[in-house]
Amino acid sequence: MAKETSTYSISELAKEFGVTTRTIRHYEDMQLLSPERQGQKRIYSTADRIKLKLIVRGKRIGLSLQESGELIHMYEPGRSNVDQLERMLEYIGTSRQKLSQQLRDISTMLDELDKAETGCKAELKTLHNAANQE
Amino acid sequence: MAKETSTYSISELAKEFGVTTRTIRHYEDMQLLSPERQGQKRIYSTADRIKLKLIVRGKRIGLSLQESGELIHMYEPGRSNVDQLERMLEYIGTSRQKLSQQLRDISTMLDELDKAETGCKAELKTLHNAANQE
DNA sequence: ATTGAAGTTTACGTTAACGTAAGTTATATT
DNA sequence: AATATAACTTACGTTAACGTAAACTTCAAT
Repeated sequence: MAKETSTYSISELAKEFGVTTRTIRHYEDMQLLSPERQGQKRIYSTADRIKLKLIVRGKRIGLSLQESGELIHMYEPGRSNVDQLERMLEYIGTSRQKLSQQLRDISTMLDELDKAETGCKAELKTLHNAANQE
Repeated sequence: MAKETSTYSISELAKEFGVTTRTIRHYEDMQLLSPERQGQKRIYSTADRIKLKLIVRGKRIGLSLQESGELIHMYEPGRSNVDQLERMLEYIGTSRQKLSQQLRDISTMLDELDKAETGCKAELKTLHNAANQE
């Protein structure tokens, strides 16, 4: 197994995830990323890349940067004492509840879209027939 | 079947959906609602209530008011010409794609939460054993 | 008659999540 | 050596989605 030693420039990551470099720097300002430096230049590790991936995914489902930050924090090392771990379990629990609610909401919406689509198509057929009959 | 004739005051809806009256008025400013009036007072119909429900649900899954507005607009009457209907079908399609992506994202996150939880519990057990052994 | 509760309008304030611009530095290429 | 490219910092600007405050109006109850 080869060790993952790849690094990325800010623009590489920006391109890969479809965001601007400004956005990535912003995430650093918000403490969600903390890349190494070579002089002034930011050097992103594969770990950084994964964090960014989490953030972007989080955004797609409507998480705030704060929330993504908390999730990311969970995946970090683990100077874990019992207290920490228990709070983490609690956090995981409430996160799961929120996400489950979202799943339900989305399913409902998809159902409604299906209905709307069906109705829509029916109407189109009606109009179509009417047109062919005139 | 009794006709639905119920109406609601702004504070009733606010309480039901856990938002402020300011928020509801804001949705009106944004053209998402347009309740009747009795003098100055806003009178909300069951249709208005459903719209509000859609908005609130939309918010939970990270939709902007704009997006919720577009969805709501879809459910409205239907002075529907072919063109309208076809654009609507298209909109339904892209909406479904986004929602499906969200479903995947959320499933992934739930999976990761499961893993995190498992790891967390394992660690707790370890610590627990260590404590009982000293 | 007055007080209180719920409603209204107007308007400025706030937070999150970047956008945008200006000026600087470093590296590589012609 | 000059220029282009990618990076950097600093800082002000912008949009969405309300919050908050101030100053009415209505209506019912004391």
